Amino acid sequence: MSNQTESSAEITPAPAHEADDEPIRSGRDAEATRRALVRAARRRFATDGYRATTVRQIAADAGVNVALINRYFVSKDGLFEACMARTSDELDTQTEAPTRPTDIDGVIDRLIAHVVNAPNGDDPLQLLLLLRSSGDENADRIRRNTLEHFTEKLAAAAGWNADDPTTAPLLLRAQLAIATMLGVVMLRASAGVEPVASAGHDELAGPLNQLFRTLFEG
Amino acid sequence: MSNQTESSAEITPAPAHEADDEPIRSGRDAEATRRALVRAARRRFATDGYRATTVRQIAADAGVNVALINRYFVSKDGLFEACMARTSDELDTQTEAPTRPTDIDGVIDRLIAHVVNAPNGDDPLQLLLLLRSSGDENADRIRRNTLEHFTEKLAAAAGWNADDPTTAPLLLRAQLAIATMLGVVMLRASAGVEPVASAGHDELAGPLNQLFRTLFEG
DNA sequence: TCTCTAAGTCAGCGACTGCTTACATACCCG
DNA sequence: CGGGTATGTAAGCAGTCGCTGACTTAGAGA
Repeated sequence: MSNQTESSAEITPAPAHEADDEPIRSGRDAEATRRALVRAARRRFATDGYRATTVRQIAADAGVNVALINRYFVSKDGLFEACMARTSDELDTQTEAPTRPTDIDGVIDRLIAHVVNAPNGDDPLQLLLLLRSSGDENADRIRRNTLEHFTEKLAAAAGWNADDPTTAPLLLRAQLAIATMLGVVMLRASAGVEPVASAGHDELAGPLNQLFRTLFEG
Repeated sequence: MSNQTESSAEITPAPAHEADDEPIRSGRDAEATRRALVRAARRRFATDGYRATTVRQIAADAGVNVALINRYFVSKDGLFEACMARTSDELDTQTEAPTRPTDIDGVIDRLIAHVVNAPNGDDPLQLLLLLRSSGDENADRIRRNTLEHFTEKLAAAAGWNADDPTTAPLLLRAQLAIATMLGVVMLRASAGVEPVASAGHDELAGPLNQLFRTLFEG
């Protein structure tokens, strides 16, 4: 690799211009443009990281002029913040409160599904956005809040109660589960380490189930 | 954050010019200079990532002229590769073969120690170097090899045998343990998420021990 | 049809990037 | 002491970065 002339696609081969559900971008629609930018940015930021992603790449992926990033999101940081906020929202709605107060089984199943294949159409790589930092204070705050909120939801499903100090250890255990989840996604996607990289749902579900169950019930 | 004028210290406040064991850099010592550069670079790369780290930062941290990076390591990529190789070596010697073929207890203890406080003087953050990519093919190969070698060592301690296919699942389980380890370090150091961020050895050792034991013996 | 505004385009600035080149200095050996 | 080489320094080049301001164009309301 000579100089910093890597141009594009450090790890991933470029998202092929977005083949999502968005109906052909025709004409002038500010809201659609914003959405296209966020979608392209999330992918890039999650896979390549903040600094390695250039606004020109994002704009190209979204099929949009570069200057519009600054028009709609003020700055690259602003766009990153929007991405973080959206990931936060999605994670919140996807992990809606379990039907029963302590329905750890269903939650564990959903966790595993998240690692192997995200419930929405998108890949688990999006989760890695939670580990990326832009150095922007506000975005970092959103990220931390998201992770802590996720922790509490998970812990609650396992019986954690904010008013009952004896259940406090469940918080830490929930975070260990999250750490495992994120670690596995990292090893699979980012590092491509075998054999976990090419392991399917069936191979992963067993050990992960056992692991999570021990964490919450053992 | 205006423009890209962040100069230095995105996440970390700068390593304060290295207060390590290295005896005062006096005069001209190529080997010492090389070591100083690698030490400073490892810290930066591990905490801030490859792209966010500039060669000028590294040189300043090491108290050395920027041009020497190119003299001794050819390029920024070359320096990164040297960092990766050194991390690979350290991890290899630190996790030397257990006394007995299947001495999983001792290995688990060492894993936990790695997460909370690395055995050598350096912080666990160094582990994150294993998750960083520069886009350089060679460095990525070293990284993948290191992780897979680490996997096999860990699995071997749990009874894995390359010649016995029935022990193959232990490889995957060892990698789940590694994923957990890396994930916890991420959450603690990089994201600073509570409560795991400020949890001490005693609070973490229990659940982690239980988790690893389940993974290998359950 | 005309007009006004929102949406999108374009060229380029200043800052910073990794790296090179030409030069200065300290150390070793005869 | 005097060269010769290894080590370190200073200045700057070419390229990329995020971002800006002036511009054009599409589309809805009168």
